[in-house]
Amino acid sequence: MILPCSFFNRPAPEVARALLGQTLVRRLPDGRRLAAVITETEAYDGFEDEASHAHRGRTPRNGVMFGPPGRIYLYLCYGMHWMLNLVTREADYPAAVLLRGTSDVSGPGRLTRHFDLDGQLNGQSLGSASGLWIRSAGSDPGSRRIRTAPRVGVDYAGPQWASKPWRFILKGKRNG
DNA sequence: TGCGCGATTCTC
DNA sequence: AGAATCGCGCAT
Repeated sequence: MILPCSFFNRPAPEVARALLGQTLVRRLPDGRRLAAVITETEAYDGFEDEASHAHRGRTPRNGVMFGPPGRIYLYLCYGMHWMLNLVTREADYPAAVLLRGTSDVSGPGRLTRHFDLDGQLNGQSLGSASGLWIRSAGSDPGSRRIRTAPRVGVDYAGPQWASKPWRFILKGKRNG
């Protein structure tokens, strides 16, 4: 079953955790399909989250984070890597989940390269029209198969936010 | 209008 | 350890 946008209408850490074990599916322009199990995610939630792009308010770049749940937020990092995020929570509340890894790719930049994703899909919704969606596994991986960790590369945020365990990793899946 | 830097990755 | 590489966000 394909996850509906309503699946994303809840706090980002909750969605980040719930996405583990689900399958990311990509329909390429030439019709080919790529699919891989999501193994690593990170949550960014709210204005107060100092690690979030939205912490200093709405800007042209982060505007998609303020959109309705299930939107695709793609931004360029370090001038060369696209980061894939899925918007969570209701409209006007900025929150998103960064996809950091799947069963056959490690790292958010390599993930988007593998799935042929760039700014073209920024702002679109998950689904057939965009050619990107999530297929549900049906069963939830038990908490024993999930570990949490601080988010990567967010030392610029205050210690309270930099140390939050909002990175979620599925154990026992090949990562890379 | 200019400048520092980043939710990274690859090579040396 | 350092480079690659560029748009964004804030300061001027």
